Amino acid sequence: MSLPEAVQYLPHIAYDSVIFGFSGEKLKILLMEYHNTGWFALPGGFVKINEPLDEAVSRGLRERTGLESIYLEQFYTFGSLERVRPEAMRKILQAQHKVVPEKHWLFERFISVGYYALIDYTKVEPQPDALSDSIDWYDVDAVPQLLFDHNHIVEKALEHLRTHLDQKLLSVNLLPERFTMKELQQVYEAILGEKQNRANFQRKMLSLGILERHEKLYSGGSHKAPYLYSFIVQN
Amino acid sequence: MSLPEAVQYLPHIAYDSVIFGFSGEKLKILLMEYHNTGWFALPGGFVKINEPLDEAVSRGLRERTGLESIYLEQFYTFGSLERVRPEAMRKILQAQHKVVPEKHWLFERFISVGYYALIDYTKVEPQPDALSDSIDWYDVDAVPQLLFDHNHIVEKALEHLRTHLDQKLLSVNLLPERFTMKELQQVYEAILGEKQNRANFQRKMLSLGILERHEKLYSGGSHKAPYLYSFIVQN
DNA sequence: TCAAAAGTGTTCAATCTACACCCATGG
DNA sequence: CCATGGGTGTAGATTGAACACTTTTGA
Repeated sequence: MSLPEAVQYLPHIAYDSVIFGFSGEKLKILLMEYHNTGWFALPGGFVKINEPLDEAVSRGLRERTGLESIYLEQFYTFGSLERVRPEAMRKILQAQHKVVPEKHWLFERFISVGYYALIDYTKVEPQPDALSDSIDWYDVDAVPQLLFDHNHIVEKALEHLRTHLDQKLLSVNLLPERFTMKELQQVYEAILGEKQNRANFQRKMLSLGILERHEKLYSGGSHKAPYLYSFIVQN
Repeated sequence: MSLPEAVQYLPHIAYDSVIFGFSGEKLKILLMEYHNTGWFALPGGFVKINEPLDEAVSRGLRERTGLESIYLEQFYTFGSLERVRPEAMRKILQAQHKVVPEKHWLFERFISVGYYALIDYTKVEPQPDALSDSIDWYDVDAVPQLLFDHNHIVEKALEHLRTHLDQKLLSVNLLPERFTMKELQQVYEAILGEKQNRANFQRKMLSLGILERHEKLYSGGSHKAPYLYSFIVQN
């Protein structure tokens, strides 16, 4: 894998993605660690000259997670000057390549479009890219210090996710195709960061009319078997 | 006024602004008409090399409306390929300048960040820029056909404005400093596109705790004088 | 037959909606 | 003293939160 070439990308434009996954208990996000620096950052990328923005983000996610057709939502575009940190970028390149030119397109200012994704944690084997030596899951309530304004970006993503949770059936990709009501509730609780009342949660979800009920799941537990549900995919 | 020079702006990045105003009855937006083409478009602009994105948009608005410190909200970033319409841009330049070079930075692809603003309709004398020969108010429910994807951008802005109306005290800049409850209600009705119940609207607004009541306004009408209100500006 | 988890019912309070009523004002 | 618009009161419906009760399952 080689470094990205300037010529094929739109200059000054990047995207950063906050990739949420659900472990069965906690909400997590994918973070990269750069070679030999101890620095963490969000996975991001650049947009090709003749590539739609949305497609660029999908491509990046595909490369890093191997997943096709995942839920993606754009939430904000970051364009302040505090974002500009050429020295940091220089150190990242230096940590990997002995010779770094005085000028490099990665040292320029970038305006970055923020996206978040919701994916099935269990289906992913995260792939590091050329600049990072590891990529891994971290609890959203224990995110380390990140480069640039990436902590701020994570905050904004979480806020957006929380306030739009009901309207869209966001949880689609955080769970397997079929799931129990308890699992769905755990997803909500992990995202909102607070316990929900079981009985009321069930009623509320069913009243939304977005769930289809299937046969019961005999879990082997010594208790009543729960129904399985799936989301009704509309148009 | 001269054409924008490529060198001072970030390439491939633009913003488009949907500027809402309230006439006392209807919600309106500002649209530009290009010289000798009959084409309409949203007012937009570019970001200088060392300028924060937000500041670039404020600057553009200041130049076009003369207003300082107005409510601005970023709502979406548009990056599809359907946006790219070099022929249209060429015609716009041709309509004004006899000689147009084969290549020009304005013919390149742009990713555009959408913002909307809420301003006091009565305080503005819209200023056309170098490319447009007029800029004027149009009813939101009678927007003409616009260039590029600008009709789509207006749709998105309206949708965002409607769904976030309660949370933020958005109406701040659509009305004069002090206003009656009836005026505020008219703003809401114009934005939401539906009548509100007078009594309940009053209670709801007061319960939000964001309004300060002032002395009564003796309007001269033969009826009870209404109170004046202003928004309480917090932190 | 017991414990645990799932599904459903019930109650009470808070909120929303519609409409009624009274008040201030100028003609 | 009447018409008009503004402010507040109230009954009924709707929604939401808390908690109780019943059912199913394997041990």
